This record gives sequence, structure tokens and C-alpha cells, in this order.
Amino acid sequence: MSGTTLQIKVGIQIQKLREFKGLSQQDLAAKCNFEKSNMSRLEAGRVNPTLSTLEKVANALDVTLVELFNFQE
Amino acid sequence: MSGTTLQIKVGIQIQKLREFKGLSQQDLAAKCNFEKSNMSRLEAGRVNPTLSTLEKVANALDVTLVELFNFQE
DNA sequence: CATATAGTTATCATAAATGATAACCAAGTA
DNA sequence: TACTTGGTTATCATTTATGATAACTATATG
Repeated sequence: MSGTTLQIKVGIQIQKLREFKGLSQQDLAAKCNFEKSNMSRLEAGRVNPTLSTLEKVANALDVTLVELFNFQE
Repeated sequence: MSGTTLQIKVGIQIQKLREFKGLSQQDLAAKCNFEKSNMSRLEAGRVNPTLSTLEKVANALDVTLVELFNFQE
């Protein structure tokens, strides 16, 4: 994937929530049971994530799925 | 994919919104530019949809992405 | 200096979504 | 009866996400 607008927005939102919680990509990735490189890819909006990936991240961040989409239009 | 709880909930939510708009699976699939068989698969929760698929469906239903997740917990 | 931490990027194998086609079932209808 | 509409299921090829590893940059810190 080349990085659509939505992917990038969601990635930035994940990054914001992660930093707000004081977590490193490494920390968050570990909570999701995947590697930090994949978290970097996700936050950069370089992939088109599946529902299950978004769910894992929301759970790890202790937020609802919907909060991953609460960005300014 | 075997059909997780979340996938199934999202599928049911899509079905509800679709029926509320008076559309057939065929109609909605056409608006998304894919086949009715794939819409059936999606509504049944038999796949783990990507963000872009969810975005296409939300656009076709004329709702926000968030509304696809507004189901009862 | 060396070392550790945080993040990025490239690459790969494997699993799975997507997109499409066709066959099928049920219910309605002429 | 035949025909249409709405939906399901199986199957396939192709694309891509996922999961992992390694190399790399930059910053901080002993």
C-alpha cells in the first residue's frame, strides 16, 4: 500500500494516543504481540490495517476502537 | 478467517445500516465496486476486513466510519 | 569513546483479504 | 411452470497484510 489519507490519519492518531500514554513503539508493539518495526509501519500509514490489527492496538492502548478514528476532518 | 466476535458485530452493523437505507447486498456491493458475493462474506463476518474496505462501505452507505462500530456492547 | 534506547527501512515467507466467477437456494410473481 | 430477485457458498488467482529479522540513523548517557 502506498499510504492513503485515511491510513495516515489513523496512524497519526495511534501515535498521539501512544505518546499520551507514555509508551514507546516498542512498548505498544509488545502489548500487541508484534514487532516494533510493524508498529512503525502502522503509525506511518504505510499499510492498510485489518480490523483485527486495529482492535489489538485499541486494546493495548486501553481505548475503544472508535477513538482511533477521532481525528479532525 | 474464522469469524471473530468483532467481525461478526461489524458485519451485522453493516447489514442493519444497509437495510435501513433500503439497499440490497447487490446495490451496496455495486456502490463499493465489488461483487455481491463479497458483500455477503463481509456481512457474515467471515473475513477480517481492511480499513479501506470499511471505508468504501461507510462511504457507500453514506455514514461515517465510526457508525460501523456503533453497536451495543 | 561505547552502550542503550527509540524509531525507520528493507526484505522475506506465510497467511489471508480482495476481486471475480459460477452454482446454488428460497421466495415471490407472471 | 418459468423467471426474477436476494442472498449464500465454494473456488480460484492475485494482491497485500502480517510477523519476523536485520541493518541502519539519531539521540542520550555512562
